[in-house]
Amino acid sequence: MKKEHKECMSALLPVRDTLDVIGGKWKLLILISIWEGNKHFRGIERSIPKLSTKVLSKELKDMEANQLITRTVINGFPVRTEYRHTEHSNTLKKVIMELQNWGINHRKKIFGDKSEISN
Amino acid sequence: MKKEHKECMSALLPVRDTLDVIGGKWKLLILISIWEGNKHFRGIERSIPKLSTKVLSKELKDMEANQLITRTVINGFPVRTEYRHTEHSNTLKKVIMELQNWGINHRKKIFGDKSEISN
DNA sequence: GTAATCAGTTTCCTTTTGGTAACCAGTTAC
DNA sequence: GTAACTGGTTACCAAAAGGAAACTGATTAC
Repeated sequence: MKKEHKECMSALLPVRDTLDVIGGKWKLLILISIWEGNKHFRGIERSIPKLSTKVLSKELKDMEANQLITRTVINGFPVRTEYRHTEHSNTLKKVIMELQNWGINHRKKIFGDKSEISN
Repeated sequence: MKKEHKECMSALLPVRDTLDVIGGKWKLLILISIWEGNKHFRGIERSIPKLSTKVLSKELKDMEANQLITRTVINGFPVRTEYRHTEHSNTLKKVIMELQNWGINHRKKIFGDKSEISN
């Protein structure tokens, strides 16, 4: 029993790392926008309603530091910046699917479980 | 390609649900403490350093609403409350393992990947 | 009466987060 | 020169989250 607990505890740091990367309101939305093909700052900004310039800027930096996206400056008129998703970001898709499946079942459990309401 | 995008978008709500349930600083720590066998408010509080009474109270309510734990009041001296994990909470273990695995690999990628530094 | 314990709640205050909008830099067009 | 577009940064203010400590209420013991 104590062993199980210690295994859980050792899971905590990596789990936190993952949640830092995909948690928050915007990170997944931004990643999806880039996966979808949006490459430029203003384009990404416009594709996500209610997302402000300031927050997008911060999130993109975080995501670049986490190697989920790359940032390339292209000189020309006007200077453009290209954001692209990385191979590493693709490894998130499996995690996202797991989170999605649990979320769907959880919602059923919380809202759709009629067997418990038969009082 | 547009299909892939729409699939991602439909994943968003369930993923958010899941992140709401396990995200944040304390929820997993509290769940682990209860999995470990801590049953009482003060016991859980003492088992997690830096966790305040106020936040624990709020988190326990959230977790009860999400059916991850049950709360039972036991009259006696003094009145005691028992928190226990549910069967439903056990379904999180698989999700946590996935998050852990991705976190471990991610950390390797970010900090331990020497093959890229050979410039 | 006082004291102590459990399980929280409430209050006050600080820190963090987030939004809005102005602003800067570089370049092209007029 | 001005305007317009890009990709952001900075400053200011409001909302939300979080910590510390006091407080409630029930009960038992003295």
